[in-house]
Amino acid sequence: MKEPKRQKLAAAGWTVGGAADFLDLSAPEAAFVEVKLALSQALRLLRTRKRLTQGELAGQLRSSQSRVAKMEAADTTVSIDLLVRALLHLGAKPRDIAKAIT
Amino acid sequence: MKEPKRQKLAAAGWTVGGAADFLDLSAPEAAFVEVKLALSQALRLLRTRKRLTQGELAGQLRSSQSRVAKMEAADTTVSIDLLVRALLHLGAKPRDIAKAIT
DNA sequence: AATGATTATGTCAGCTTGGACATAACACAA
DNA sequence: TTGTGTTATGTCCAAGCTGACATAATCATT
Repeated sequence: MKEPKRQKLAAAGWTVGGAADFLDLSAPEAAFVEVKLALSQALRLLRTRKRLTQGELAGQLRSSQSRVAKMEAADTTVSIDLLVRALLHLGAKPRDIAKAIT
Repeated sequence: MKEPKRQKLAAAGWTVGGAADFLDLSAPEAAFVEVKLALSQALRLLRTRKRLTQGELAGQLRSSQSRVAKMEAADTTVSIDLLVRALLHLGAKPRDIAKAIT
């Protein structure tokens, strides 16, 4: 977002922009959450396409429903490793992971 | 690899194939190490292109030379999170990460 | 070969993440 | 509304990861 527009909206009492602006992240950190968000969204998409509940997927992953929920919410306690593993277990190929990130 | 060929080579005393064959990994696990290896290689490439030593990079990342060495070796104690963070700190964009994985 | 620079490997205390559980919140049909 | 299925959130502690250090191994230059 261009700065003038941001100031205008900020003046109206809004905090504008993505997670980077709000949490005041450095560029690399912002890119990191961007990647994580992309993967979490890909996971939810793949799961719902297969018409699985979070609980069912958790069973396949030998994990728990609550953790799957956190994966899809890109919770801070969830690593990219876990997201990648989950995607691969759902049949995604490395190429699909790459596609999701792009 | 096709099984006949593998048997032939195995008979000659060789252990043939990638990490998956050797460590007897499931398909998702094999794909996981594949992704990790791709990222570790991308890291070394990016670092050497910038003519940085492992120690210098470690300084920028507030880590240690030994850990950077492990990152580039795709050591089991290194997470994909750490690799991604390192790449992003070196200026890689999410798109570059995707490219490396593909 | 000897020196200096860089990279590799082993270990460990401390921090982070994972699975599990409980429970709340939501969606939607009866 | 009440019930049923699904998803979200908070907490615990065990398992896994991280930075740091020591030291070994490589490599390049002389």
